[in-house]
Amino acid sequence: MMESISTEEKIIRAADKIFTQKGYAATRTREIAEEAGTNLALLNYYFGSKEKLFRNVVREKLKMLLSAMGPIASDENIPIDQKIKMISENYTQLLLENEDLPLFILNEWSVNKKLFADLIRETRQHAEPVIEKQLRESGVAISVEDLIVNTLGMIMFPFIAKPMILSSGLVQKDQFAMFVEKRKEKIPEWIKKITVKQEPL
Amino acid sequence: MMESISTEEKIIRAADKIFTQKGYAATRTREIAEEAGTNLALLNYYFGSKEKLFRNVVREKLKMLLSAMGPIASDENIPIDQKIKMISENYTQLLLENEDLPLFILNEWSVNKKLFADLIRETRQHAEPVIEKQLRESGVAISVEDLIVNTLGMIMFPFIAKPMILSSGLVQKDQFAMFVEKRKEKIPEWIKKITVKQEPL
DNA sequence: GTCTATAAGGGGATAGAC
DNA sequence: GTCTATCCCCTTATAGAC
Repeated sequence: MMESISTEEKIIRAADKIFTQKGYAATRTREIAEEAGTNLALLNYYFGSKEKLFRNVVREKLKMLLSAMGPIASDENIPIDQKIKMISENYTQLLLENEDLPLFILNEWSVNKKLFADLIRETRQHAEPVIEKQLRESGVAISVEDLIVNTLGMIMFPFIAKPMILSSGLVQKDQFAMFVEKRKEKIPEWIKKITVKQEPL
Repeated sequence: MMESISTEEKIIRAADKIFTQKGYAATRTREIAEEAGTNLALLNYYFGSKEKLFRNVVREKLKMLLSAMGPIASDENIPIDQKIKMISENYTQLLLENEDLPLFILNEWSVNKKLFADLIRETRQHAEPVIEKQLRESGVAISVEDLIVNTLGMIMFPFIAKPMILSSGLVQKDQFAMFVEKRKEKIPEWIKKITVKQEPL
C-alpha cells in the first residue's frame, strides 16, 4: 500500500526544499504553501510561524550535516586513515544528494549565530580529543584543526563554490558529479601525503 | 586636508557593509540609508533601486575576489610553486580584511546565477590554459581542476566555515586570525606534497 | 483539519517642498 | 541635492466559516 503523506509532512518537505534553495530571508511562506499543495493558513496552523518552521528545517539539516562526520570521527576504534576514507565517502555521497546543504547551513549560520548556538548545544560531538590522541600516537606533522579544516574543506568546497567552478569553465556541468566522485577517492590520499612527516627526497 | 566623503560614496560604503553581512534578501534599504547617515530617497536618487545598488556592490566585490588570483595565475613567467605561495598570501591577507567576502559572493552566486553570468563576462580570466601547460611541463600528479579547487578551498574554507569552526571550539575566537596566518605559510607546502608524483616509501 | 478573506505592518519607491 | 510624507504592493499572520 502507498503510505499517504500527511499535510504536516508535505509542508515540512516543501519548506525543506525552498528554504535550502533560497535561504530564510528570500523564502516566502506562500511559496512553501504552494509547493506543499496547500495554503498559508495551514502552515501557521501546524508550525505557528515562518521562523518556527525554519528552526524545524534547520535542526534536521544541521543534524544531517554533522552526523555524516561526528560518529565516525569520535570512534576510538577506527584508525585515523580509515576515518578520513569513510568521511570522504559518506560526505561526498550525502552532498551529491543534497548539493545546497553546506552553503545553506554555513550561510544561515553566519547570519544567525544565536539560532545555531542553541542547536549545537543539542547535538554536541566530541571528536576532537579522540583525533588529537590518535594524531599524537601516529606522530604526524599536522594539527587537529588543520586536519579537520583541510578534510572538510576538500570535501565541501566544490559544492559551496559550484556556481563559480561551473561559470569559470573549470568543470563542465554534466561532469561535476564525476569530478567530486573522483575527488572522493583522492582526498584520503592527499590528506595522507599532507600529514606525512618527511618530505620525499 | 581631510577629504570629505560625498553622499554617493557614503551610500556605497554603507551598502557594501550591510549587503555583505546580510545578503541581498535580508537587507533593508532603510538600514543602508541609516548606516550612511542619510535617507531612503537619496539612495534611489543616486542609484535608482535596491537592485541597481546591489549590482554595483557585487561588481566591486567580485572583482576584489577574482583579482587576488587571476593576474598571478595567468602570468606565464611565474613558476607554479611561486604562484601558489603568492596566491596563498594575497588571498589570506585580503580575506582577513574582508571576512564575509567569500561566503557573500558564493551565496549570492548560487541564488542569482544570471547576475553573475553577466558580471563574469566582464572580468574573464584565462589562467587555466597557462596552469595546464605549467603542470604538464613539471609532470606532477594532479589535474588543474583539483589543484585550483584544493588551493582555493584551503584558503577560503576557514572563512566560509568560521562560525562552525568557532562554535565547535576547534579554534578560539581570538586565535582565528593567527590560525589562518599560520595556514597561509603551510598551504604552499601542503599543495606541493599533494602534487608530488611518488609516494614516500 | 482545511479553506477564504482580511487584518496589520513592513518594504521599496516616489512626489514635491525646500 | 536633500528631506518628509506618502503611496502601494507584498508579506506574515489570524479570524472565522465549513
